[in-house]
Amino acid sequence: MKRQPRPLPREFYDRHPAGVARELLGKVLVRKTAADVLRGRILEAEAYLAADDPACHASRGRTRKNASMFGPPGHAYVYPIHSRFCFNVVTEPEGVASAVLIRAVEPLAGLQQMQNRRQRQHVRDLASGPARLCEAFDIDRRLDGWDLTLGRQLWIVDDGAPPPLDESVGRSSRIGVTAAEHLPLRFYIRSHALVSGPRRLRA
DNA sequence: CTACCGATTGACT
DNA sequence: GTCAATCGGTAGA
Repeated sequence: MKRQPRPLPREFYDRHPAGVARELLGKVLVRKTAADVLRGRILEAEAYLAADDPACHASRGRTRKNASMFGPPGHAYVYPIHSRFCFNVVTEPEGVASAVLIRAVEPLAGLQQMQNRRQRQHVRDLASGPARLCEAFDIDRRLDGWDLTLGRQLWIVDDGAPPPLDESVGRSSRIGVTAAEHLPLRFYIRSHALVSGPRRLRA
């Protein structure tokens, strides 16, 4: 029986969020609950910077909501928006508040459970979009601050699949942000049907 | 306490 | 393509 890949180590996350966002493409998000194991390949991620980035939730200092972003790298930052949730991984050393938002994954395992949670049948509707992904993977505020290196409940692995080549990785401005619109901090698998966002940013 | 608003989504033209 | 629902977090009185 094949050994399960280990969670990405803390060092993976301990660097600039743009590098983490790019390197997370092709990695596999794993969610284990009492009942299910869900897996999805990361297709799209956005970096939020600790400095000179007004779109970053930490740009105006520490609050109760963004506290986990100021914590050590390799933990989750889960926040609510519009009655939904978005999932980030915390990057850079403790005290440096930066993160990477996971915007879309390709469902690999647990499709049935995702369909049930999302109340949608089509794969396109399961985990394309940050809040859809959270609903499909049963991620909410309970997992804010969760340590992603433990290999329990929620973590990320390299399953050995070849990483995407540079020419297959697209880069664009971040979706939905009203501040710092020009920064090209969104990374995604080019032409993958399950990437979220408007068509003009997908090519 | 009230007022405002968003790293969204789904329904609709 | 457009648009409104929705509510926790934050700022300000």
